[in-house]
Amino acid sequence: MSAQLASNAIMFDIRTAKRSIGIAPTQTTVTSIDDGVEAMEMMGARMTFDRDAEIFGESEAADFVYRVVSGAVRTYKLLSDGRRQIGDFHLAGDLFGLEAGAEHRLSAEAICKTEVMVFRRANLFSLAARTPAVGRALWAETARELERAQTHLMLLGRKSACERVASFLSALGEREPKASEIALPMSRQDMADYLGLTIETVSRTFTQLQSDGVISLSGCRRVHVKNRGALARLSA
Amino acid sequence: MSAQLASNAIMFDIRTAKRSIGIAPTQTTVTSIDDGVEAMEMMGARMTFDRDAEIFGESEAADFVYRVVSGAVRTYKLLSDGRRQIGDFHLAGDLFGLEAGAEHRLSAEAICKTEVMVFRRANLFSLAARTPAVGRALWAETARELERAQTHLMLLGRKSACERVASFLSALGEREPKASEIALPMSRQDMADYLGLTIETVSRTFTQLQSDGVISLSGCRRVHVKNRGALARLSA
DNA sequence: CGTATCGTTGAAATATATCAATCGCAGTGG
DNA sequence: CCACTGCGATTGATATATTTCAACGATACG
Repeated sequence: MSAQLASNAIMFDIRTAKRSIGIAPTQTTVTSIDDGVEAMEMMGARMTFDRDAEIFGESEAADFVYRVVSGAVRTYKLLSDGRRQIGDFHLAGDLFGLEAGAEHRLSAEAICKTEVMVFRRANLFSLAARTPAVGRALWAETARELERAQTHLMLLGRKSACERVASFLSALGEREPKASEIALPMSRQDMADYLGLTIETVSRTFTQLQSDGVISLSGCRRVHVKNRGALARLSA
Repeated sequence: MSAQLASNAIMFDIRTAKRSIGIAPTQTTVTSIDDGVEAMEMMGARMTFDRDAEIFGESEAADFVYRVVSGAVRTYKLLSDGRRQIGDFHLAGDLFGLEAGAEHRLSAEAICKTEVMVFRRANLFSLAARTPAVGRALWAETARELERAQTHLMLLGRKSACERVASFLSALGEREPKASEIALPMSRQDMADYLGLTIETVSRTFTQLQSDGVISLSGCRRVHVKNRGALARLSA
């Protein structure tokens, strides 16, 4: 694994630790020394992965849960002949690799140099067993993933190439509602494998959206959304 | 809602009630009178829905969880112009309509005359708050749904029409590993909207699989799998 | 037994894929 | 600093899988 284990995190406040795995800190309070110990165990180690480095593989033991600190991650499945379907992209702040079962059901790779925090699943589980709020937060996270997958199903099953690209850009744009400039950490191939298209079709669609005045490209990894409304309408 | 509320269930054993919502009965035991009361509340009312009757709609309050007793259910999303993507089919024994959040994110309809058991979500939640095993079972159920969705994404994004139909039949066939006869409760349109195809393509693929000797059709709702291996191979 | 709905088949249209060539930028070494 | 190199992106021409449009057939239902 082409990753380097960085120094352990230095935070000590349990609320910070819990926020760092996506659990609202107001929902739990420090009530005992055990919780303090738990907090230390919960705090993730930081790791960095190079571009295209594997973070975990499909059907590997899911002993860790990850949170993107910086960079971007793709999760995907492969068919035996190499066809790839990307399930989701995970950007800064996103959790990934959380499984209810013992094994990962998708593989995960860093899209670019990526820093993540790593949490022991066993610690989350034991914490959840004692703190109902934590258990519910884990469930809610899986439910969020499911919701995204269901939206993705609609995109793949029933939308045209143009609608897929527009939906994708719209969704990315909504992560920064103020900014109209979208940075694309992923390649055209990654987008194609996420959208169920080929690179050529993705590329052609970008240039068409550009000539229609909906977006403008400044280098292939930087999109300026000139007409957010049009993009939303094209998303169907 | 074209459904009739049947007489309340008559079971009283809490283990039966818990098994009926998909929680391994061995993991919990009756320890108090409260549990007994809980069991009564848990036990679902039986309801029947006519063909094409709506069970719940997208973004409706998710106050109930359902289990198919007999018949079949489709869950789906619609685009504003009427395009439909079916998320999943639920057959006898399957749970559906379970949400971590307050609202349903898909609509559900009976495919044929269908009997379901209905459970109050609030009861499940309060039980889960006290019984970690129940909470984990709910999470596991959502995780199962997510896993199915991820497989479905692969199908829609990267498989050919023939591979989609073969995958679909294979998966249905695996529900009855012994029997080689598959009953299709759903129409060609339902299959098309599940597989991201048109009815014509589904129909043509069926006839092609038949002329290739992989399946044989006895009436359009009954498929005899003549060559399970070939079907699996065609599923990619 | 008639009628409506669903499924099948055919022919033509089209969106997207495939194959192939060129472009352009980022990194590298002279 | 500039040319060289290589990979990713774009563009073009062509192929093709699937859709669309249309007619016909079968099946279930009243």
